[in-house]
Amino acid sequence: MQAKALLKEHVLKIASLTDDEFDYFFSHFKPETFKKGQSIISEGDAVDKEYFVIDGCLKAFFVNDEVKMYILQFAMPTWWASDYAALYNKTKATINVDCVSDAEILSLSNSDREKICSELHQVEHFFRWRTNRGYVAAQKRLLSFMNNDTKTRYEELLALYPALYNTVPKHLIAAYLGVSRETLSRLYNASK
Amino acid sequence: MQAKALLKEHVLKIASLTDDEFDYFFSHFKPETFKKGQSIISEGDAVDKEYFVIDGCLKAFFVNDEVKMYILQFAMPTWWASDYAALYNKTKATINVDCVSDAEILSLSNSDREKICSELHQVEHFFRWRTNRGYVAAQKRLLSFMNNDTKTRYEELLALYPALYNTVPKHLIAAYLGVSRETLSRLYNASK
DNA sequence: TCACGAATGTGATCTACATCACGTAACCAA
DNA sequence: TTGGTTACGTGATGTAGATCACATTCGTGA
Repeated sequence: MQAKALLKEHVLKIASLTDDEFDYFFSHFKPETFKKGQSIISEGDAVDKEYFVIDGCLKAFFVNDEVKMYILQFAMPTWWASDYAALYNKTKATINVDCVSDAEILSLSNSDREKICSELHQVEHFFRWRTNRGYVAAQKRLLSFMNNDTKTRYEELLALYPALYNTVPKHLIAAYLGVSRETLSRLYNASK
Repeated sequence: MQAKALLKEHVLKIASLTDDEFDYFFSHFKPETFKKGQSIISEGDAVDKEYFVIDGCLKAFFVNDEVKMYILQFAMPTWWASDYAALYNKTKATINVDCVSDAEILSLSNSDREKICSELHQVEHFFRWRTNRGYVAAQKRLLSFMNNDTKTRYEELLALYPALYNTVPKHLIAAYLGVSRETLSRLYNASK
């Protein structure tokens, strides 16, 4: 699907915008393409954009001690990604974003988002809704972390992102679940 | 401080509202008081309000198997609490909210929030900002869960809620950290 | 098409934390 | 005051998952 059509469908589910208003909204987005493995945000960068995924898959992750990687979120088409802590607080990135596969995305700068949010009430409404969903999802994941064992979380992940199962390397799935790749391997080989 | 003044100070940091607009905004809130231990939202309830804490302390928590309790959030003055998943999706509560201490709060119904958000752009702006903060905090906590050991998370908690240290029972702190009360006890007795 | 690094599987240990069990101290309510 | 519930401390033991070590397979670029 065309980038514009995909974003339009996504936004109009929540916000009532005329065609002209949507066109104006859309004019602030910039299409970008990235290759598999390419980095979009690196730790230490100044962050001034967020990204809407049209095609492909991104991952937002944190790296500890230059060694262990923890994936906060996979971003599939119609999902948004950035280092929001850095974006909103205007601090340097502590989170990395890069491409699990070749990706086609739309970028939106922080200042443009704030501008169109203040210009169009419905756009602000849309972004409130979007962040709400993220908040609820993050809380749910937090609970799952505290409450469920790794196997259950593995099954939840496959339910949430069925497309991931055969698309992304297992060690990334382990990094999302917060377990070692060895444990993950034993887990799904044992459960057969 | 008066409830109205506290809310006003909190909101005006983000939103530009005239006195009349704030008065109108405030007219949708309803003051309520609760006793220590009293329940505000119970699992299975229909949820139609969120709560702004004026005084005291609430906890939002999940109970598994009628046995283990996990605390999602403590809510101190100027913090908000509810079961947001239930509130936004209009489903039954899966999360409980109750009072760690006697509490004075302001309640706001879901429909009133949506109404004033659509009536006053600045109010919508405020709630977008508020949820953003919650989202970023939830992500940060998620990362801390994956990355840090219990001792580090214990120290983070004390930094985040210094007032909690001597106010709330240790087993609630354990429930926030996601460890058993025994482990927590050994932990801070060992580190002396 | 070959080769080399990345991804994956699997065994052997090690460890943080859960769980069970029990004792003591603090806090209300009659 | 007293009796009972709730909070807290601490030992003994069990276990999920980390870590280390190495073998195997896969994928991608020259």
